[in-house]
Amino acid sequence: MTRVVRMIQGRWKLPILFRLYADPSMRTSRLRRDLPGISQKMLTQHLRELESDRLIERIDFGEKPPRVEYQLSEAGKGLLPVLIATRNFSASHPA
Amino acid sequence: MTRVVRMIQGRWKLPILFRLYADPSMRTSRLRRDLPGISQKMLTQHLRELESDRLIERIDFGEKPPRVEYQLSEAGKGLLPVLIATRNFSASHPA
DNA sequence: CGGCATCCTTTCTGATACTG
DNA sequence: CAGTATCAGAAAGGATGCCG
Repeated sequence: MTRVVRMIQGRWKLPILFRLYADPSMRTSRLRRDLPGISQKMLTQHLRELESDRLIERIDFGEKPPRVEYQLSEAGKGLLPVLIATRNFSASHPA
Repeated sequence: MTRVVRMIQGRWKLPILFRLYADPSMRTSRLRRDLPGISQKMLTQHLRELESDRLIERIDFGEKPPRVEYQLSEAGKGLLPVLIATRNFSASHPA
């Protein structure tokens, strides 16, 4: 359990996963636009960590200019119930 | 959503909630014993934060020596689906 | 027993500049 | 566009000592 906690720990981990849950495949720039306030650094860093935790997959189209997309891996999709439960809780929870 | 993310952010937040989910009411000392590695400081600090976020309730029995118990609040119980989903994911996820 | 205060270290995050 | 590198500040966490 501690392991899962660590995997989703980080200011933007869940928000990123949420975006990839709402949109199956997202380009880096779009991901960034959809996460107001995130810095270039944290976006990349978190994406790298999520990737090495096998929760997301990075697809490099090898184009020029660069085009890279991210999506939930099969393992990552196992988190959907967590994401959904979190969203539900959030929705039923006025500040 | 950001708000919920912040509420469960912290090395021991989810582990604490998990313990209170497994055992409806827990004494401080027991909570501490059940969370190997947690420091006195972080336990208290996280409990305070969870309390001010209304996820748990603190019951002071006003005894001497002190006896204090913590439990999930009604609002906190709304997190059960999240906890359960997290546990399931964790269980289905070998390192 | 449960908790507070302090100090210190580690980790995290953001800003900025630069690259292919 | 996507990413790396570096630096500095902020925040998180741990150790210790003390109290009612």
